[in-house]
Amino acid sequence: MTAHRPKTLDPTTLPAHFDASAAERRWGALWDELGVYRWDPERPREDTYVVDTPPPTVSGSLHMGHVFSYTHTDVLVRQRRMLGKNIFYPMGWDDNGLPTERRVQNYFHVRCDAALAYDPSLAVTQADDARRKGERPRVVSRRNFIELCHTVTSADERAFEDLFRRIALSVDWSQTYATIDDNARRTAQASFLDLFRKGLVHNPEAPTMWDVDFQTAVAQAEVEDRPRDGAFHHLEFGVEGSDQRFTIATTRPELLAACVAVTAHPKDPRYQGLFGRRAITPLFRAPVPIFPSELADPEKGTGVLMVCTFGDQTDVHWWRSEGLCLRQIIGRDGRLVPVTFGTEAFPSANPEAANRYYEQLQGKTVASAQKAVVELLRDPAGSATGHGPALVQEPVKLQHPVKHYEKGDRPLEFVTSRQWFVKLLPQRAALLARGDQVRWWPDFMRARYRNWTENLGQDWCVSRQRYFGVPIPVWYRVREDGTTDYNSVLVAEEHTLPIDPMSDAPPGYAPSQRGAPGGFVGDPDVFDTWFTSSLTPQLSSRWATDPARHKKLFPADLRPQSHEIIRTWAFYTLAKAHLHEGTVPWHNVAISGWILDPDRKKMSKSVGNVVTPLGLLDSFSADGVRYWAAGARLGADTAFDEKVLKVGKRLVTKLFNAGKYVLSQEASGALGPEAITHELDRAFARALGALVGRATACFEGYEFAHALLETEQFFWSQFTDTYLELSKARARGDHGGDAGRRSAVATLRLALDVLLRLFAPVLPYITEEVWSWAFAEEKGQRSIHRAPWPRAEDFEGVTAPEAEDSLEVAGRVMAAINKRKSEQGASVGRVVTHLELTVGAGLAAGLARVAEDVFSATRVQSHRVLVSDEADALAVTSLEVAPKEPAAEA
RNA sequence: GCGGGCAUAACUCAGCGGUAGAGUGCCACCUUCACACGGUGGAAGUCGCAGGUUCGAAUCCUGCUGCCCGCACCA
Repeated sequence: MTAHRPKTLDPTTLPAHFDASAAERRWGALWDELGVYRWDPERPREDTYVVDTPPPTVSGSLHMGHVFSYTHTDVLVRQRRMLGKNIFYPMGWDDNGLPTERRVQNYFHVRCDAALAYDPSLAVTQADDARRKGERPRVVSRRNFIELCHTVTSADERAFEDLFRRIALSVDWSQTYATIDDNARRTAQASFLDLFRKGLVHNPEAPTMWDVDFQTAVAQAEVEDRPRDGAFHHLEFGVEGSDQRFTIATTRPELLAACVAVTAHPKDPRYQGLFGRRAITPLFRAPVPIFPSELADPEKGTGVLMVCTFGDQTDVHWWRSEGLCLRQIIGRDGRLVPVTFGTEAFPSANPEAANRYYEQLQGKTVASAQKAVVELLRDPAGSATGHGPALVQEPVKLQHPVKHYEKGDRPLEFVTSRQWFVKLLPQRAALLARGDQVRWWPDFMRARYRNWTENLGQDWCVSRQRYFGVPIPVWYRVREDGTTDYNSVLVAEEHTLPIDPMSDAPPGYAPSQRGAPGGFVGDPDVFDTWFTSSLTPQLSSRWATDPARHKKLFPADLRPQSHEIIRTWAFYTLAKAHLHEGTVPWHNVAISGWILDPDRKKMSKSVGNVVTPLGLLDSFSADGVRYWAAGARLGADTAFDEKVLKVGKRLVTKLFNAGKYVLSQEASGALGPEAITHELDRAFARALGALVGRATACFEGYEFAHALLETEQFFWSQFTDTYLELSKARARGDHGGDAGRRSAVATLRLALDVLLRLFAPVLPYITEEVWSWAFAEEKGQRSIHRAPWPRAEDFEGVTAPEAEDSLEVAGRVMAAINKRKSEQGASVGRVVTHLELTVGAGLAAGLARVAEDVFSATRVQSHRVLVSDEADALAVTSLEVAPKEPAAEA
């Protein structure tokens, strides 16, 4: 660092109060101008610290949860930047997906049809209410729809960027991406092609979890259990060729027509005679096989159950393992599709009756079909056995967990359709190992990942029947008879990416061959948004287009995220890096907790307990808000408490005032560490050096909250309350001579310099403000955020104190005197004409080293120290205060 | 059912084997020349419960209770 002449401030040139919002504008502009947060592509990988920033969903609202977790990342990043790291801290926008689709549909009153051709001259405007009600939505092509999505999301992105800039995220704003931009589409499609070539994806026709409202397939990770009211319906089945009968229990009687088998536990004595025979279903009189299965629980229901295609995951399992037939009666819209009994697919002992019953069900939703079928089952004529109604007793109500799409309202159905899957099940062990190769902060979050990965039940379904997403870059050959051969997949060529198979033709085909016999059709589906989001490290590293850059930025160092998306974002990102490059995508995962409302409920939009950040930023300043966020440990859920913001704001003010005081102290000569010669100052410098060590260790362990706590405690109690008061008289020149004064001022400056840098990651604005008054010029570093993190070299040349406890002794004696003054109703500033102290011998010796500072700070004019036998004694035996001074003359 | 986290002063949180801590709030006092967005002092807790290990436990172990979360179950 270049040594400049110390600059002394004239405090009258500074404002009386800190104007936070003006400072926020001023320093934000300077950081941009100086490029303080810019990544330097020339520096080597080992100097670089790469962040895989979470791209926020831009169609969502801004809330304190964003401020909270993004501040955590920023604090870690800023400290590492000060350690000299070349920071790569990009920002992404997650605009791909359903939330944006919904917003665009409403905003422009449009619907998407992937089959339509792109209209380059399409012009739509925001739909007003009349049009919204009156007209049909305008149908637009997928490419047009995507363009509209861009229009809407670019406005949302600005709102997020404004907030993120205001809270001073030290993002390199020249490194931004969106999960639907060209690079993202190219990268996601390249990812698919790589998996395709490696044989890691396939597109079977298979039962898949399906949301009947959004009408799309969904993956296991997007499914959540919700408790739902249901009922056991006891239905009597017959046995083919006998008068035997048995009763199954089901919560889904509406699937009776889809019944393909009956099963019970092989050891269940009640059903021993049935295995290998065929059961006859009520109403539809379908003969279905009865087979034993270990998966049937004799304790549940009646111990015997019907297998349908498909009521749940276990049905899918049995369908596969037993080679059962497929009777899909639930359509993609969640209604019962038309079927005909008496056919090969739907056999019946009485087709006429079966069709008559089924006619009353088809076209109905699952819920109303259930009501209707229960009524039919009450009719004795529908019995499979002739023993009265098939519904043998009234339904027994129960509550049971039912799978729902996380964004949906109605239960998921299993619908057979052709979908693309990434084969993850064979990778389970490898993915568990990858999870152990990254460090989780806090470590217990690893258990969440392990839990999920161990229980992975399905391959990853990555195709979605939606519009605003990345198209799957494949076509299928059309046979000469005009039907599509989905097993004949034509994939895009890498150099043509990104492509849209609905408007681009596959290699070797002419656009005119679309849909023609011998031609091709494009896959109309898009990828699961996680298919793209799981590539965020590769999006920012430009994996698809810039191998040299990718090598410098991948794997990343830090993935910050929240814990509810460990099973999705963290899991899929690990999976992609593993499948593509056989590596981890990052070395560290930092998991932020949740913000809870004062009733300890999670803050969420749906609950309506969300606190929005903008008002709080106005009231408590960005630094104050950051102080609150940085005070929470990683992984710990924290109740939102405005009091903490208030404390942050107070800390900012105190720094402003302390800075003003320190920099306005004058002394002659050089003010480097070698000027620190006085015992009190040396002891203080020693304590400060110890603080630096502790704070640095905290940051190494991702414990920024603890580093802040330690720094704040030291600043407040050791620095402003103790050292600053004890050294005041000497800094003013009241005693100690030039050397004493110089020593005090040098210490004050060292303290301010070091403390500002320790606070800088958390409080970027106030620290920059105070830094700018003198240190920016003196140290030749215009921004504190590029200044080096405090270290041992800052203290080189300071001689060790004679006694380790000099600061503590001085502080204790000062406190004892102040306490006595307070008890006598005198102000701390009152002059003490005579003081008598009784102290232990050790303390007396210690006090002697700092006596002048202590008695000047407490304004003691004369004193006597009595030595007590008690080693640790410290008592003010008598204290006489001077009469109150008359008000200062004008 | 399996797994994880949390439980410390009225509130928000530190402490995680050696005599209970901070800030806020509360009470009293103090215009003290960086700061009343301040200062000084004070009151305030059988550290969820019950056992155990230890010379010594808020801290380690076991069990329990409460709150929160993940996974599974879903006939």
